[in-house]
Amino acid sequence: MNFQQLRIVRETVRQNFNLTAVAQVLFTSASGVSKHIKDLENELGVELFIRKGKRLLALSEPGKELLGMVERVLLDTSNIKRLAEQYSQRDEGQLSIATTHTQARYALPPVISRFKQAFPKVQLVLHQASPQELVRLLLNGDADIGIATEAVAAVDELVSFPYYHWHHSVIAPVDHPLHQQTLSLQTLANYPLITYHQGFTGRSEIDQAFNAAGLNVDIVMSALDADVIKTYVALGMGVGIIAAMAMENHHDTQVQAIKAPPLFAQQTARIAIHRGHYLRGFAYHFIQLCAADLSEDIIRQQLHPTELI
Amino acid sequence: MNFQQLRIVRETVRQNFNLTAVAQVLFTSASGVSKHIKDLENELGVELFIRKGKRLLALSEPGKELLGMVERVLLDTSNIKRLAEQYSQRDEGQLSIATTHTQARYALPPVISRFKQAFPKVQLVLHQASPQELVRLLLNGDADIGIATEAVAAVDELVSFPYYHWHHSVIAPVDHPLHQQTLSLQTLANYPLITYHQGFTGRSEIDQAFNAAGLNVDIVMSALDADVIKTYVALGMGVGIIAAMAMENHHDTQVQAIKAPPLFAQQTARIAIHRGHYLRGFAYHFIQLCAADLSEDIIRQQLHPTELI
DNA sequence: GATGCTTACGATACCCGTAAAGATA
DNA sequence: TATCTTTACGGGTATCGTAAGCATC
Repeated sequence: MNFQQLRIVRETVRQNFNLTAVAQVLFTSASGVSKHIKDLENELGVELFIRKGKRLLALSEPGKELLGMVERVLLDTSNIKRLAEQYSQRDEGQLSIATTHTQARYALPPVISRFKQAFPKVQLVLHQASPQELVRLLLNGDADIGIATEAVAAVDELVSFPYYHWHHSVIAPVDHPLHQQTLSLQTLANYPLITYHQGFTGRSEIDQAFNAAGLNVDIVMSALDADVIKTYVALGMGVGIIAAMAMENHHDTQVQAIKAPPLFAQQTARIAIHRGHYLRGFAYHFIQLCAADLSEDIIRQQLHPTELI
Repeated sequence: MNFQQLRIVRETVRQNFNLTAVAQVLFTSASGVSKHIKDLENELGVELFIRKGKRLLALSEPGKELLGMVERVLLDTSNIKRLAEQYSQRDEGQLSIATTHTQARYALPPVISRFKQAFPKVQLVLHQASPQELVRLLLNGDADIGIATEAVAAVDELVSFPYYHWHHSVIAPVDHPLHQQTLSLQTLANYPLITYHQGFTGRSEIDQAFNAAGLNVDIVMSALDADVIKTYVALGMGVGIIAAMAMENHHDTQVQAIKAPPLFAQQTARIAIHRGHYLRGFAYHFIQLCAADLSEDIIRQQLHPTELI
């Protein structure tokens, strides 16, 4: 048994049992992949995969049980490597952050610029992704930190902490009649609406609020990010509902937020980490730049619950 | 990085940084051990050991942190192997039980004979050991199950379950005057005593009881097991204090237990397992033969707390 | 016929152990 | 001096990739 064999087993599942794809992802040959799987199965005396002829179809029962252990081993070895980097190059290395457009565009810029000042040698990788993709990146170990409002709190394998709270704002062209009216869900429902895609930036909360009020709304368009939404609102296609911070500190001349108390429930952007993932020292600093009360100790306690010190 | 390197790191600590000993234990050459350590340190870019000249003295800071991860990796790989055996040879294999003399001699025989009937092909290895040694065997992965009254409950890395409760008995030669007296700590303290070694079979409870009563006692001899104690009690060297089950079902003609309510607090023999250690199916059966209410589900829950099913 | 898996085989790198030299107590 | 660690070096093995053959869709 060796690490390459374990990597291959894990990647075979991730690549839907296509060994050619596995070989490409792991930068090796298909023949080697094939042989490694055979060798491991021989050594363990168990068939890890269900086959149909030569093709692999799925994990066998023992294969399923094994996969969990394999993933733990590989998680630990990646932790070992990061731990070593932490000591060999304390303030150098890579920090990989997976986040949504909203956070990357409106919440993170000040954090990131302060972080870069503190750790100029750390290479920042910003994966922009959907909340679902972001979860996958964290679970695969391809990202150290995930930041999003959606999805992350519901995944057991992730630890997450509140980052900040925010509300949705309603925006309309500067000359729109809504600016003169008292804003309510009812009045809003009279206009065609433009807002986020399903699963993005609190969209579910918006739907729920209208549903609860028994209102049918006409969402003429949905987009991934506030910039796109603002563009189409400016064109007069409808009234926009976007995250409030997407309007702050911006001098949009064509559209304007409607001044009114929030119509939709408070949202919480969260910072998420894969349970058991070893974080470099500067990663803890990054998190503390986001939320000053999240100290390294507090995070570690949640991340590595079995550590007893 | 490979498994052999990790094994060597772990074993180096266990062998007090004597690489020659490491090589012997791992059945390889000292030169290989030396090179593997160098290679790993090079790859990680960190010195894992503190050296004085050529000799290794201790773990460095990163080495200490690394060790925990290394041990998890090796624990998981041994779990992988056992899991594979579980499927490839369901009712064959090895079950390694570490236990004290008292349990091996008086409590386990019926359990073991029933187990052997149920799993004739399983090779039973009975490590007889002191409670401290028993803990080490469990933590090293050299034993699957530990059974003892002492020590195991105090170790965080072990999960333990109550097996059965027992009391100490006072024994004396058949013609001893104590048989006619009312038994109390005071009367007992008038005689020279023979009992277990420190750290064995509830000895600490005995000391504590006399201390609490403000009594000074003359322990003329201490031994590891009840058989030895009984022998010297029969010779008239003193009054014995042994585990009650060491007198049951035995036709000792020269010594006899004194009929009286128990003088010392109740003791609990416990079944202990290393947290995270994968147990074969028959190991769960063994435990259930000891204590019928300890089902596989209940034990698994404690052993692998992170599993979410 | 296109894609995917396996076998054969040669080149390379890796791992191990012996022997000898160098450090340390 | 005895014990321990490291370096040098040779033999063996494992791993990898190319190429070709074969199965599957």
